Amino acid sequence: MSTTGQKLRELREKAGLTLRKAAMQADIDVAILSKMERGERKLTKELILKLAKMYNENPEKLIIDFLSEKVIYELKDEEFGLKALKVAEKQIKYMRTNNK
Amino acid sequence: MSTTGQKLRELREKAGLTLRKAAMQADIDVAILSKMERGERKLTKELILKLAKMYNENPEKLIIDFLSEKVIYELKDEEFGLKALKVAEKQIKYMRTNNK
DNA sequence: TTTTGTGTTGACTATTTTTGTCAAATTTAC
DNA sequence: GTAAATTTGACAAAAATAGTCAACACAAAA
Repeated sequence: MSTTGQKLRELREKAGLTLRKAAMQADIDVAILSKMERGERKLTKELILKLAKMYNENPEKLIIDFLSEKVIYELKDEEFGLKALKVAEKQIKYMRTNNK
Repeated sequence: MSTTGQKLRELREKAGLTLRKAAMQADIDVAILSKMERGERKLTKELILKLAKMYNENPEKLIIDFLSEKVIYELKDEEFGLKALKVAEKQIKYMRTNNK
């Protein structure tokens, strides 16, 4: 399984951009982008959207992976992680049908 | 839906403990426990376990609710929140069967 | 009406985590 | 070997989190 950072790196390379150029265009420090692509710093939703646009990529899949990584990070070592996911899912579905 | 904090308050009252006594026994400041029960400060897993023990309550349900609240907090306003949950679930299941 | 018990609030400090910046070091491609 | 590209680590700045304390509000009891 490749991480969101890794996917962003692949997309950047496919778009023919160097780290420097991409970082400059996205208006962040090159060191930070380097670390983000390698999972050493946390990604943000805003940056992912910006990069997706730069790379002409539909952001949906990237965002979904990004969010699920955050969830996994919180639950991976939790004995009741899966049960918690089920409860969260039910709750969110409920919130969606009953607007809020 | 009542929050984990609210449940902890109910359990404390059922156990006949005042805020001050419970906080003292759990070795935290009374202000913090007050705020945690009312959702003004974040709960921690460790404290929940300690309180559950003090109140003679099985901690499983409390922990599951606590974890799911954290997940919901991250995803509630996300368009792709539910999809992210599905991905996370699949991933965690995979991790469990293939031991990491 | 004063005292006592209980919970709440806000101001303040301390600590930890996150974020940003930069330059040097390393790696890669030519 | 040189130049371009990436990685690394040290450091500072800023933000988020956690802990401490005293004062406040309220109700019930004395």
